[in-house]
Amino acid sequence: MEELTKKQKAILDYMKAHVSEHSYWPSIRDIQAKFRFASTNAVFGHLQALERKGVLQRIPGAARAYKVAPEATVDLSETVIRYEGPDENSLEVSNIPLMGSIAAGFPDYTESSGVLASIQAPISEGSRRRPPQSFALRVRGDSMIDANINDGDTVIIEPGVPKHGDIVAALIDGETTLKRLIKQSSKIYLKAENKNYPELYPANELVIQGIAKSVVRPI
Amino acid sequence: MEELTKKQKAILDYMKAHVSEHSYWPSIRDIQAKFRFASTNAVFGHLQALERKGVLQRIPGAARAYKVAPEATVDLSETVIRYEGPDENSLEVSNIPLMGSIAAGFPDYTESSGVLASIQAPISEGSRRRPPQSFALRVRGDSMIDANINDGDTVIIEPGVPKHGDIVAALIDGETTLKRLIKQSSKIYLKAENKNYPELYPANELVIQGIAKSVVRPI
DNA sequence: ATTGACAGTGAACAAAGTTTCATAGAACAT
DNA sequence: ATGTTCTATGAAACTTTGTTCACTGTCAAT
Repeated sequence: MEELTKKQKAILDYMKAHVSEHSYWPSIRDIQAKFRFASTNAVFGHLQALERKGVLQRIPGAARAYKVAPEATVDLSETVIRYEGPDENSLEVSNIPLMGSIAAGFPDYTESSGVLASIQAPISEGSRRRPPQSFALRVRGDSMIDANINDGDTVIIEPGVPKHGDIVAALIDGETTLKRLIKQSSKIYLKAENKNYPELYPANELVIQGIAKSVVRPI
Repeated sequence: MEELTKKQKAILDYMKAHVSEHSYWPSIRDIQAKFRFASTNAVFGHLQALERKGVLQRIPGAARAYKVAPEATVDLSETVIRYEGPDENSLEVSNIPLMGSIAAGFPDYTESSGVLASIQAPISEGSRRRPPQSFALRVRGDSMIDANINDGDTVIIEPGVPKHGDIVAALIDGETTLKRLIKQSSKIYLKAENKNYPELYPANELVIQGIAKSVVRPI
């Protein structure tokens, strides 16, 4: 995953802040004014870049309509293995949005079965401590069946810094995939839990969307 | 606060649901399509009414830009369970409360920690259809392991009339147990899904709390 | 030197979206 | 009977907004 440039990150941050403050997205011209661009096309280019890098989705033709990837860019070289787990005694199944299908790359709610629906929470940083913004992803495919996560299941993802051995939702080539995170001699790998797919995916730069905390399986 | 008419409330609910699902507001034409209006002006009038009644704020001229009054605010960090009933236009929301723990084990596996929390009241009492009052129960014991429901899992229960083969939460001797419901020649049995346990519990009088719809398993 | 990615200007277009105008039936209270 | 409010149609005007095209400059790597 490519890194965001400073300006791209600034624009993305501004957009998120705008949503947080106003409850609706800024227009391209709003962004233009904010950053003192002389042309809307400057913004346009940045938005294209943000979309290409997988952190923003635009809805073509629609005004003030965006989705942001529920990601937290994690620098895995930092060894901050601190995790505040969810309160084990109070599992709240209610506060979990279904973000979409996990191989689909982007939140898309068309297939929501009506069991859990959906919120994409605009990420508002800068606020003080807040609970981790969990979300749910529907699993497609069989790459994790040895971890007892099957096609059609829904996994609950929590943002956070993953440890070795955690099952994580990671953005690979713009697609969200579910893999086990392997740290081996200062290298990072992603591993499918299916003996038919034995390979490790080397991963230098990763966008971790979060750590899989639980599986929801329809009966 | 003036009362909202049914249609006004439906439109407001739809807008909130749209934000929840897509992370951006619907356009007037989106609403028009949803409610099958022949004119955008129908929507326009409703939006004016919503604004006059103080539950919605429009940003004049701006596309897909609204704010909702605090009473009508959708907490974007909170998720809703959506029930899609026959009335498409009135969306109901409710949360799933965690009711307590359930005994999936043998009858002598009793350690009643069965303090059940109170169920949440239905949200919109004025409507005809009410959403099923789902709730969650933590599983204790191993009587359902052959159905892949294990100790520590959480099951989502929905009230309703169970069919043959459904896994139900039933009250037996004052304790909630999880069993598969078997209807055999006009008789009713409850069956543990563990081959080490006796197969059938005859049940003449049953209190069914609901049908297990999904399992949540921590990773 | 040249290529290619990145960042930007400036102008213009077309679609999307909001708003206004004219009109009308139904329900309801005066 | 009569006016008012609510709801709705249908068409049109108008603004906002996303998108495209042509062009310029910078910086780093080939």
